[in-house]
Amino acid sequence: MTIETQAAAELLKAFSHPTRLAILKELQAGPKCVTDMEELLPARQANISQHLGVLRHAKLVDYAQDGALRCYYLCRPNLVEDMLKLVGRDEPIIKRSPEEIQADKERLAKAMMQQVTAKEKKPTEGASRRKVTQ
Amino acid sequence: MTIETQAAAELLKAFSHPTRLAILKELQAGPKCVTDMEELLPARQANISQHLGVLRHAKLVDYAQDGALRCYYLCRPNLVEDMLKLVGRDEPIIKRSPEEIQADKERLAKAMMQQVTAKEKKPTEGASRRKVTQ
DNA sequence: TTCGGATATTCGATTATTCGAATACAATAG
DNA sequence: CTATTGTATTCGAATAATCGAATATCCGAA
Repeated sequence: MTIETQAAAELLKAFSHPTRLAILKELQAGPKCVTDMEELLPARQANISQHLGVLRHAKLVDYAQDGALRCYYLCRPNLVEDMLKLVGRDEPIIKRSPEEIQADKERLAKAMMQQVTAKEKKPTEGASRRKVTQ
Repeated sequence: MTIETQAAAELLKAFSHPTRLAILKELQAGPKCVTDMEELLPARQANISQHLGVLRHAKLVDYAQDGALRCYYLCRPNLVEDMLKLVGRDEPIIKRSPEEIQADKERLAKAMMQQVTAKEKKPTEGASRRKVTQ
């Protein structure tokens, strides 16, 4: 489990709340302060502020102070845009047959075997000790 | 808060755990059964099974039964691939000055104003009534 | 049929997330 | 200064996520 994986999971956690997604969507249209968002979202001021804290911590938003107001904006707009696009997309869900899977596993096993024999001259017992149902 | 936003947040929640990300990464290389993953991940069998349950519920993986084994595979491989790429990417974090933000808000306000005056005859109720800080 | 290996589920304890209420803080006007 | 408005933080309760241990199930072999 690498550090990058942990970081990626944390980033995704910041995204994975409906109110936070809604905030990000609003900010795509332009910078807004908390009061603006209060009118646009079904959430109270404190709660919006809390979610903004999470987004700020994840470095997805930042703010510029304008008098008493804090104008929030996306500080990684492309990441946010691509993420919102991605989760909105609907890829057809594929169903694979046991035979396809089997073929895939064999192909993978063969590739591994080749890699092993290329390095060492000894054809070692590979990763999958599965018997092949033919 | 739309239904799609809720669905998107749920999907993201399924992604947002390091072990689940690691599972998805492993499955990118090819189908695997739980025992295979046990060797590759720092997690116990029951826990991996639990995470696979979450991923299955999110329609990110499915399995094909092969005897006593269940061969798991990605059932939306492109979504997974793009997601893993996206969270791995590092976009530079931008910092915007109050002046830029101000300009942006004015531009947005102007666009809204124009939209309103253009529709003047059709009272399609709905937009915001925010005052613009000048 | 029983056995053993592979996987799933249930249970309970621990920790994390979420929300509203209340409060604190910060900037500006008067 | 005080009052007001905008925003953040703290606190506590409710809910949800997470994990390991134990157990259940499912399948193929003997």
